[in-house]
Amino acid sequence: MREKPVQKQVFSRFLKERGQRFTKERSAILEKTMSRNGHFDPETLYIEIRKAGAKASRASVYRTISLLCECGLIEQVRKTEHGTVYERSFGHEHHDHMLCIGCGSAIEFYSDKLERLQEDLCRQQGFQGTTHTLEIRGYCRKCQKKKKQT
Amino acid sequence: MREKPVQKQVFSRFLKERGQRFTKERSAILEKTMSRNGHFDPETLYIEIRKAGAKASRASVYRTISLLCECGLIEQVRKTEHGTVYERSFGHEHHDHMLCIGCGSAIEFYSDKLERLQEDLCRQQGFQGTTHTLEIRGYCRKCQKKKKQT
DNA sequence: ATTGTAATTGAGACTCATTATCAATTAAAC
DNA sequence: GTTTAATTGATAATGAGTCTCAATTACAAT
Ligand SMILES: [Mn+2]
Ligand SMILES: [Mn+2]
Ligand SMILES: [Zn+2]
Ligand SMILES: [Zn+2]
Repeated sequence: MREKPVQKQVFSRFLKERGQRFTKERSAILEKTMSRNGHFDPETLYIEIRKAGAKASRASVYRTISLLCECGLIEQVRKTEHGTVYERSFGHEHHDHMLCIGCGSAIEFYSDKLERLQEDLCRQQGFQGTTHTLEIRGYCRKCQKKKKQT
Repeated sequence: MREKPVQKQVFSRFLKERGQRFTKERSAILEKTMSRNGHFDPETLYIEIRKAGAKASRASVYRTISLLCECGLIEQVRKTEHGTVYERSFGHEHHDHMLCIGCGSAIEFYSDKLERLQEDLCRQQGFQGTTHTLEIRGYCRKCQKKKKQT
């Protein structure tokens, strides 16, 4: 006898509070996003859902992604020229990214020092910070080697 | 007797090196971007240029913005749902941003401590960082007061 | 100055991510 | 079950940004 996963509870409560419904489409989309590990974009998610045999239109994928953001289960990572990138935030502590310009890979990192420093800086400016995004672009180990070989 | 502004030299040299031409359209766009102070997007720039009576098509604005980025006179600040935001980087030292979710205003700030910490973090990960973007979202002083009043 | 040539321009077509429309379907409260 | 408002999905629409290509223009060599 298996428990209903916590994410489903979170999402269905969130929906109920707003007088919205927990449909099979939303359920399928929730599952796929929660089972995913890395970063993803709506189109990829949509294709994966279709492959998995579940039924949900592109429109519903977009609509549900918005809802999942609003209720905090996923988060926007960044906007690129090819669209918006998201990641699961449920059970995935806050972190920032190093992005390789060579191969596109992403390193996730976290630094308490960095977080505290940002709080200091906000205080200095009288700014009430709530969220932030730090993206460091450059070259990962592999791509550094490749560059040297050339 | 006035000197040719340095930015013009930079841009025309950059173009010459690549066998490209310093046309009046590019000149007009360069001037507008260099005289601007805050952040801007291509469409706004285009409209301002038209108002100023200069002649340059939207296509040329987009094309020239790319060139100005490549040669380092301007920089992409961020991508939003309404398009890409740029700022002059020539004569404008590196800084990061606090962005008010209430009114959209941006505070520019710089911290040596923050820059050094990022270098440390890159070292720790074996990552060769070259650029970064830090955006702190929250509420500016004014918008904090407004919230309290409600 | 004239000419030759390759770069540039701009109007409009096009792309592609995302959103809006709306008739048909369905969750869920009674 | 009936009722009713929320949801869905096919498709149209939007909008930022890019591409096309014929006409124009910068520029350098004569
Ligand atoms: Mn991540
Ligand atoms: Mn700035
Ligand atoms: Zn890499
Ligand atoms: Zn504000």
